[in-house]
Amino acid sequence: MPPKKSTSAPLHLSDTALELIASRFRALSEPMRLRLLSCLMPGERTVGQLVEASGSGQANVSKHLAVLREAGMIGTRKEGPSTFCFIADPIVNELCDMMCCRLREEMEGKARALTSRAG
Amino acid sequence: MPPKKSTSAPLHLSDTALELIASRFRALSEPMRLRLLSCLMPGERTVGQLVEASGSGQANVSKHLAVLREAGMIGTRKEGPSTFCFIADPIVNELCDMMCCRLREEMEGKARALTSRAG
DNA sequence: CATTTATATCGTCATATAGCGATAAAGCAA
DNA sequence: TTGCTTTATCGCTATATGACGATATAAATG
Repeated sequence: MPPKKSTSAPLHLSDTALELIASRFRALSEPMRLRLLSCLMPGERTVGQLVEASGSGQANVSKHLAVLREAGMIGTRKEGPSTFCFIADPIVNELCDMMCCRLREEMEGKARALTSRAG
Repeated sequence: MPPKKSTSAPLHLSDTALELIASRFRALSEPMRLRLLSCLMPGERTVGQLVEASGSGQANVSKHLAVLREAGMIGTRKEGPSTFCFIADPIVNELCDMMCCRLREEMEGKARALTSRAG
């Protein structure tokens, strides 16, 4: 292994690896990007359709799509004047499903706590 | 590669839900927080131990731990003057493992592409 | 070539936050 | 009480980035 400099951490993950992992999670850390991914889950959509569905501006949607594309989470293909976007990494569905399930569990737990015996 | 059919449910998520999911991913979007979680994976650690292991300042570590605690990913317990931290949500391990595996696959793919015949 | 459509990029502003030093708060020892 | 340890919080600066408007690029159309 190259003389990879580690701060002093007894970790198996290098600084570079942590940066890469963090950047992937960062791509999923904005509601607008999650909304775009949600719109893409049933199948591919054009940028224009995403603009309409998301209710945001075209420039903003384009920039968020660029972030998702750089993170490797979506792919694009051009067809005539339009650009179709599609989820390119199945990890997106898994990650979001996991997070949704976990949140639902927590919400239901809190709801029970509130409805059962609200002090 | 053509777009892949999703097996996910046609989830239409509210703004509140998207915000919640995004905030969870945002907690994982910083290398320092991932490092702290990595330090906690073998077992609980005090804040001081995490400060030493992470190589960052005490104030910074404390703030990052607060973010992780608010996201429900770690828990804390006080023992004397020390605060012990531990991973409170098993989803952390799953998410990080998934992301690591995916990144390793991509890296190896790119490495092969570079070593095979770099024009 | 000019125009329309579809998308990307740029400039700017406002906000969020990472990192740092100083300090406060809480517990323990003498 | 004082002093030490441990952790949390405050104030600050620098940077990153989301949202928006304007503009640029590219393809299709007339």
